[in-house]
Amino acid sequence: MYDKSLKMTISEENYIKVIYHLSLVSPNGVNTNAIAEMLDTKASSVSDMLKKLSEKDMVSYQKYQGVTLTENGLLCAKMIVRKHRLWEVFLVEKLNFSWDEVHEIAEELEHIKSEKLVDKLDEYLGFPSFDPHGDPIPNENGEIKNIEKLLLSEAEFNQDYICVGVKNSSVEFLQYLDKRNIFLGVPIRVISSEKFDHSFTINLNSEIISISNKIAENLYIKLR
Amino acid sequence: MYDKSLKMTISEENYIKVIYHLSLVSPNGVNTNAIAEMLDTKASSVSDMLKKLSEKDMVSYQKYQGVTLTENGLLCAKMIVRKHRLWEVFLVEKLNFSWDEVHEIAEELEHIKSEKLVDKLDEYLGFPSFDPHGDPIPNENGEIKNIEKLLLSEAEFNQDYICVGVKNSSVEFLQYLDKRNIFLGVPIRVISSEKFDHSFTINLNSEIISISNKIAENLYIKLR
DNA sequence: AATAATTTTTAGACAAATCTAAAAAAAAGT
DNA sequence: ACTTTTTTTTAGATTTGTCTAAAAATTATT
Repeated sequence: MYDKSLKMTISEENYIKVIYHLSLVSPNGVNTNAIAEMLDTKASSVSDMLKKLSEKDMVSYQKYQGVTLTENGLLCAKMIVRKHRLWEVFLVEKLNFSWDEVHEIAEELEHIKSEKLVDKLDEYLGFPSFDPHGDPIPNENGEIKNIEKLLLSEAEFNQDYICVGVKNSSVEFLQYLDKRNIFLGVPIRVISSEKFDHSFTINLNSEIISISNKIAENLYIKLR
Repeated sequence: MYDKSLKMTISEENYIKVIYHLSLVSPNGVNTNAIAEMLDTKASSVSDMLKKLSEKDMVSYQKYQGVTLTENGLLCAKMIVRKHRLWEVFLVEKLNFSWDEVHEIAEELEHIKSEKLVDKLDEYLGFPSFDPHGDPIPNENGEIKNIEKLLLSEAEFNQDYICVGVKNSSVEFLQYLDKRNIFLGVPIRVISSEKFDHSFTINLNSEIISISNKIAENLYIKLR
């Protein structure tokens, strides 16, 4: 467990979380500007905060060289992500929110401190491994169960897949998926693709429909 | 509904909440020092904040004259109390926390903004009227259902009562009540009182026990 | 390799919420 | 009614997290 005596502010936690998400794409160091953009703030503010997080041993930071999470920072980030995703499950499964409504609320709930609360919530929800968008939920030790998933745009033709996640979880995309009757767990089979616009014709739950390339590049599927 | 466009900081909400609780005892104006003590801060900080809250039309404040909540402030306070108490019910009823553990966590949860979340939580919990300590939960309009309760120390002898609340909800008191098998809903009949130390002999759930005056002055009961 | 463009950091300022110390007002005691 | 005490407010400083503008370092371009 990381050093819990170091109490993190909400702002610090948000930085750690953003660095974590960016690290998954840029494991060799996250750029100041990228962090600033994600947090809707200025690069100068990020510089200041990185100095502070570095002193707390949450990030490893050399001026001008980008930043990576320390062991402390990584575990801290995973605990925030764990809380965020568990609360999302709670909101959808127990309070009947739809999957496009929960991110914003979970952004607040993820900063509630009590570790006992998180673990009891986890138990209450039946130790879920994935959140309502198909993203994995770290367990109490920060371990993440990953599945071999691929983008719908990379699927083989005439294979049986099921939808297991979304790459983009914006409200607009999720609501659009609702309209098209696309949800996690729905069976999908790719029938053909179109040279012209790279759209796809798919068999979705026994209905033949056409989906844009943009959709296909933001839907995760796995073999079933 | 009060002006929701006025976004309140957590600090402002904590002041409003404390002023609300103190107003119940001092309806003609709450003292600066009393607020400072409840919030574990200095009177000078309170003065500054009162100016700010007054500009936001949450309190009515004349220098040196004490402070009262405006209509806005009262509704805001009730919504915070509503959230606090609903989350306490959730923690006890759904996550199996004990009644002495929930106050601290609810202090954080009460600041989560989403109104939809509160109302859905309320529904999920079955629209409870009282929290785990017997305190009333304001409904979505801020209305509070009050019952005629009295302190055990004020009870008549040989009347049938049940325990309906605690006046003091400190961890120590609640844990002591657990040890003495005193909980909400338990039947109580006062048999006698002792001149010497003002202690009471009571029939608690068919057991004859003795309780101190301090306990009797912090337990609410009602006729059954 | 020199210059231009971009990225990042520093320096200085600001708002929010707090503090200490001192001043002002109100309340209490004689 | 006049002190004394208590309460409350003001003034000025501090911390956190932010900003703008300018300087410095890095990267890209010729």
